[in-house]
Amino acid sequence: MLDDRKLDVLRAIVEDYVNTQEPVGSKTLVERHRLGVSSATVRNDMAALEEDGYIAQPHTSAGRIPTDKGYRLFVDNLTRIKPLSGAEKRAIATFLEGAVGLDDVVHRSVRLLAQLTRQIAIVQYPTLARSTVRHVEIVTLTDRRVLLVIITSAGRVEQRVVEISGPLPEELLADVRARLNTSAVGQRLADAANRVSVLPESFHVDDRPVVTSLVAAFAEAVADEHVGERVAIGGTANLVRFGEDFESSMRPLLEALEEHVVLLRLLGEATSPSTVTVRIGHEVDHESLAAASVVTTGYGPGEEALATLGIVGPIRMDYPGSMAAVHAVARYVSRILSDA
Amino acid sequence: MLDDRKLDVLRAIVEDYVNTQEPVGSKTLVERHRLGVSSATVRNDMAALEEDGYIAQPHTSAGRIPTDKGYRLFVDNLTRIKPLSGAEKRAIATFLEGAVGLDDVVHRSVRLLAQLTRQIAIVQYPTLARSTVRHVEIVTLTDRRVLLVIITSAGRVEQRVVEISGPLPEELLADVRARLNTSAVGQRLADAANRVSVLPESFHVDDRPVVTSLVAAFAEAVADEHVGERVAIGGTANLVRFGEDFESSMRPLLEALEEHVVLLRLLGEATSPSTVTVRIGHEVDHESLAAASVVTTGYGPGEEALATLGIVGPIRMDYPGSMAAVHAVARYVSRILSDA
DNA sequence: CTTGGCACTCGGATGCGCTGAGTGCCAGGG
DNA sequence: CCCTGGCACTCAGCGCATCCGAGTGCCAAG
Repeated sequence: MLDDRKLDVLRAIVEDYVNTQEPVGSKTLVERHRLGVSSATVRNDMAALEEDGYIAQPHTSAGRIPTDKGYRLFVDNLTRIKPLSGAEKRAIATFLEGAVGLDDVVHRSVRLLAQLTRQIAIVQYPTLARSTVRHVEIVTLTDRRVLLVIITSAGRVEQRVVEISGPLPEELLADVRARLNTSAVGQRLADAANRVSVLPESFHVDDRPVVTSLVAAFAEAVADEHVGERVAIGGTANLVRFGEDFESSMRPLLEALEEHVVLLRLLGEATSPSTVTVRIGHEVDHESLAAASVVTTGYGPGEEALATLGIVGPIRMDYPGSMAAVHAVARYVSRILSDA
Repeated sequence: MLDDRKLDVLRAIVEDYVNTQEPVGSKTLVERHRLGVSSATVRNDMAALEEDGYIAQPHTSAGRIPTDKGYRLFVDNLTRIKPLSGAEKRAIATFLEGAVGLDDVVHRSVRLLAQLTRQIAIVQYPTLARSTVRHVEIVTLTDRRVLLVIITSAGRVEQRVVEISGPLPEELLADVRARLNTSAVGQRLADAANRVSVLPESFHVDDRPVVTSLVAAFAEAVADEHVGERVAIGGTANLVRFGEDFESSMRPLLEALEEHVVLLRLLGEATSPSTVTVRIGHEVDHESLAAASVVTTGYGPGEEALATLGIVGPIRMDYPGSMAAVHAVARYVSRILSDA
């Protein structure tokens, strides 16, 4: 059904359309690409491609534009991730190298991705659930308030102010701190919460209320999805290049992008750092983003993915380029994280 | 020169223009407002106002729109901050009440401000420089790496990974931790850095390198402006309502908003929580924002302002409403912070 | 000083015809 | 059987002329 030349034509259409943003006709196509056949032949191929739903005409007597299905075929079969230039690689390396702390790494990654792809970039903070506890600290603030600080293996610091029923003597504090650490350090967060939950029993009856509050706060800090799954977003300026009709298309998009819950759904399940996921148009399960595509991949120290990062852009985007950038940034960030 | 009626006319023009976004003419003006005079009279007043530079016509035979100078007069003399509705007040209170930790407070404030004003909201994190040290913690990560955590009075946690030349024995660590805390706790950050800087001398010669690294990291964490002055931004979705011509006006605006340095300049010097600062059009000292206005105020526990928050919007904005919202949110945030 | 009246301006909406890129189809040739 | 040049047809976008009405400035009378 689809011989090689038809696939070539489809590829040419996608590439041209992504460049020019305009429907591409048979004549301009043969002019710009060395297809080796006449425009009439291309027209026939186009008719076939349209028949099969890979391309469409916005209106009669206009050029063709790729459909979602067409892009899908293009991404799956007609392109390999194109390697970044040396300059780009160096830019990534030096830009990320200077990062201080997890927050900084995430923010730099977002800006980097946005600049490289000229799309909207989204980076999820390393998920708490998969990382382990590195240290637990308790700090007295006032008589009735202590600050609980949890440091995770991803370098992330989670903090909670805890109200307690009465003053916490120094010795008890030291004891609780020590036991919390013995139980929790090295454990995955979920496991740590479990192990810690039995701690109050081992304390003197008088001390249990305080310890219980602390343990509860620990569990809450560790379990809380909303706090636990944060995302950074950047490159919103690039949004302007997306839509010409903007009351209809940009508004909901911008609104969606402010909802971090939506962003998390967009990023989806973390995949291994070596695979790049592409969702095109309707494949993105969010109505107001039906006119957008999402390119994501997982990242994290080692091979397992702690979190996801990626970009959102118009369906007509440079997929090979975006995929390459996402892939590269994920790799560099992963490396930085495993160093830290 | 400007009698009361002329001022009434100016006020009416500003209000109408803000509502309708269209140049307002003499006839529609007398229809919509009870000015008690005929359109011809209003026309004469308008001519006078234009003469003095408070209003202008986009083109001959069109209505008038306020100039920056006109808005300035309006804001200064023709309006008082209008009180928020009870419902709005309650919304603010409940929305901010549920916040957990400083990060959460800041993020909630941004969203709240954006929703209330339907503009772009900016909230600066409490500046480190003005807050004091509450606690310093040192955590061993590996033989050659420790994590330095500084908790400030504003509830903010600053962290730095420090490379050290060799392993740090437990007793030394405890000693350093204790002395760091004695020197720094309760001090303003800048002072703390100074006092801490002499610490290495009091240690045994062998231990000094390690202590010096830690002290340096402390100073860096405290001094670093870029890390120290962070801002959160939200409500970018409202940007769509700003400009009809958007390649020219929105693009630079969005770009400026991504530059946190620019945002900090926009927010400007923190003012007392009781005064609301309004900068209109050209008064905003950033070229790409010449078509925007900024409404800001300071906030912080107690009377002194730790940081600034505010909104950015089109010059034609509802100043009384925006000022009220900014004022109210700042007050509530301040209260929350002094509780925490 | 205010007001009704009047002539004038001009941006924006409406309507119309032309143009050219693009299409589908067909008959002839390798 | 597939490719190709040719041809008639379509139609979005443009340039241009026209019209409309909100808005203005000015003036003479109250």
